[in-house]
Amino acid sequence: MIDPDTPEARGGSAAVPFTGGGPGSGRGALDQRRIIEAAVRFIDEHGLRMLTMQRLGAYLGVEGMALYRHVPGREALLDGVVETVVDELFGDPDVHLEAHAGWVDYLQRLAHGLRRIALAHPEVFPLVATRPPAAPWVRPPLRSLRWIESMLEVMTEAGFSDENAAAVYRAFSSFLLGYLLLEVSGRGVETGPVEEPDVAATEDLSGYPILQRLEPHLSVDAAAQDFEEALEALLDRVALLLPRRRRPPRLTEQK
Amino acid sequence: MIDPDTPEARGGSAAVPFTGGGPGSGRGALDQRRIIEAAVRFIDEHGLRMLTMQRLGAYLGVEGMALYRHVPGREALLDGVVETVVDELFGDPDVHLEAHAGWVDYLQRLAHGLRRIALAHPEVFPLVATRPPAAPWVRPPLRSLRWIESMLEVMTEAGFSDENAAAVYRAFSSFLLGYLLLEVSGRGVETGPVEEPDVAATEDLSGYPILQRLEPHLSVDAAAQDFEEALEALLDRVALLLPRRRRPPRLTEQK
DNA sequence: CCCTCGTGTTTACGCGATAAACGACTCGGC
DNA sequence: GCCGAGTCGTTTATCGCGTAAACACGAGGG
Repeated sequence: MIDPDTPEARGGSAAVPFTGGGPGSGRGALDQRRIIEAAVRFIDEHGLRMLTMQRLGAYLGVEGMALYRHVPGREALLDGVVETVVDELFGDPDVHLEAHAGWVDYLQRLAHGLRRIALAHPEVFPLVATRPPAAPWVRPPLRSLRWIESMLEVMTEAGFSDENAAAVYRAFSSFLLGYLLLEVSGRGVETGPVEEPDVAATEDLSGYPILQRLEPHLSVDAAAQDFEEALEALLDRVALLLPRRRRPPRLTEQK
Repeated sequence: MIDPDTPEARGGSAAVPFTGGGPGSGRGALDQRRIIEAAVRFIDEHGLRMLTMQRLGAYLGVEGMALYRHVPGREALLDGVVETVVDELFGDPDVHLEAHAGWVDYLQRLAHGLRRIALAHPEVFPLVATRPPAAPWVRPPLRSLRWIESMLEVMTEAGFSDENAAAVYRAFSSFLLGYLLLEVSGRGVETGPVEEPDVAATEDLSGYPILQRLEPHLSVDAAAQDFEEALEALLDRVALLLPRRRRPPRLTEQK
């Protein structure tokens, strides 16, 4: 009984012809792109909780360990997933963040585009919203420096001061990410675990001049202040639902 | 070799005198309350990711499996954690949701109270905000029926129609949970995994008459609509940061 | 004194991530 | 043509997790 075991199903492409309902049958070598895209589809279909290395392997017609040849580990894989999904927005013709008509239009497109992503990949979105961003000092963490830069550019060109542009960024991304995170998590989705801030990630900021310039404004922690303002705005908005007679006085001045 | 093993360190209270930095040394029988409170402290100190049954056991000076005598499982334990933390708000003298001066004051206290919880237990808060609520059809999911009932009561008494009260509930809890979830997750906290909706959980609604009455209004999925409104409100608010001259026209009518 | 119950402990299993060793195909140079 | 070095997928193994099941000890009632 020296080696009677499975003389077949070893090495090379001897493995299963196909394994799941997935795209496993379409063989062709693995590579990082392929794996990440499969992961996105897998998460969309089965949810983040079901994503394990072995299951993803099977989904690709391969043993789980094979994936480690192409991605450093599960966390890195998820980073790739986030990036892939985020990049969808840039390819979206409906958004085309360049060809906009004014900042209001721009922000609306951005918001709707992001919401479309959230609804298209609800199981992935929590990762997008909560994973530590490339530049950890930007708070809240829109995950793409390109987005941030683009948005800041539009806002400053529209006449917002640096400080106000940063404030708008904070208010807007807080609202957007918070709202969508909650909307998605209300649809039976679970928000996934996250790795640690990964300190050494102070990425290369060349190529993002505005972001660099606004760093001092962006890295302030104005959470308390922003919270108060957003809350007051909300309360004022709520008050409009009452008949004029019973309405309390506004909390925010109109200048 | 029938039973020569460890004649000591068995059964009863033979176990470690103390095991972690935790309250392990304070012996006294386990019970559900004790375990849950320890879990809250443990999560506050070490983060949700570090909470495992064995570690929590060690923290209490006991083997992990001992916990299963008092708690049906990990998920149930987390439910208990959420409930405990949520209940802190009701004991909070600063909030005292009963003795308020008008609905604006009420909502402000509620918001600040909830934010205080979020900041006091940042590692726990994601559970509070994303765990399936007791009444799964209420969307978004404030985790405490008492809160919801209390809020709806205040709003309807203040003169809001049923429909508007529900709309306020949605807007308010969306804002609050979304904002805080994001704020907390930006502070290096990870949002935890969640179990499935757990279908059979259609809880007993007697005792929550208003909630019952507003069920039709609360269970509508107005996410898209609410999103648009909140977005427009935000954009209007942003516009106020510009000098009057460059300001675009308002998106929302002022009635 | 023994039986039984309550409570904590041990053992055991399945599954997850992942390190390490393995085996088979694939070339570039000779 | 052959060979030695990648390259890539597979196996095996380790460790930690949640939890079921069997176990052991102390207390209390016959």
